[in-house]
Amino acid sequence: MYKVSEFSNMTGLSKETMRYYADIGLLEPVYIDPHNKYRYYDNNSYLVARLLVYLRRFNFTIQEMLAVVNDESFDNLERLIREKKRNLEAEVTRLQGIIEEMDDFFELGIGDEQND
Amino acid sequence: MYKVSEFSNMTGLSKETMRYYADIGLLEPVYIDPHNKYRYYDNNSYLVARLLVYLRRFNFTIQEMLAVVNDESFDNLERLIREKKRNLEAEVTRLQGIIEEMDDFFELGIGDEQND
DNA sequence: ATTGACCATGTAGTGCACAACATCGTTTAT
DNA sequence: ATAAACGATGTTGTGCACTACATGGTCAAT
Repeated sequence: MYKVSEFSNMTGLSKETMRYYADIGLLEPVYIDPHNKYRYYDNNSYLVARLLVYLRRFNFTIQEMLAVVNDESFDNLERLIREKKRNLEAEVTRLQGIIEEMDDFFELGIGDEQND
Repeated sequence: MYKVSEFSNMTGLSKETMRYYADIGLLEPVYIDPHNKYRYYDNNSYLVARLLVYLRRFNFTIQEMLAVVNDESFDNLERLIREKKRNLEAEVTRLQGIIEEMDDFFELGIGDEQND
């Protein structure tokens, strides 16, 4: 059982982020001391937290992460990641298109030619 | 001389965007009727607006666009676009790295192996 | 007993680039 | 003359995912 600071150091998620994730039901403490309300996390929390760190890097939104953790069997995880991967690939294509437009911009010198 | 609606249709920038750009000094009307405060744009405004539409697509922030238009000679335009291009290329690299991580994730099945 | 580190809660703020809304005056067409 | 369309201004809201701040209780070590 880990207190927030220790758990925060283990996962790389800030204490504030932990509170936020608890509030929205993304990763809730496994135990709350009824006396002082201290929130505790365990090794299973740690596995979930590691998953969330991955998903966050994968550009998952909070809603999407909720969809993952609310599906206890994690059946949809692979499907969602594949979908995200396609999104990222589309984004790469988009950015590459813009990069090409930049090259065109230099070649054609748009915007400063027939001025006035 | 064009009124906002006409100019908006010409440029693809919404009327609200035009007002916003005027407020922050990014693209101000060339003339304001002192009687009714109607704001007018001209052909030179149109060239600037076209440039802004490009820069926006190039992922320029408002601050960066301000830096461009505040440099009357546009001397820094090429330098800034090249810098933006490098940023975009770095972003493409980053996204491709994440895509690879996703593939690793599938191969290694991180996060769901030694559960409990 | 005291002090400093730790924890909790509630609320507000951040950044970006507008979009939306309410309210008012003006122009244009009939 | 009238009514729709257009324009202006000021203010608030949007989305996302936190971050920051103020305040107060609790714990650990001396």
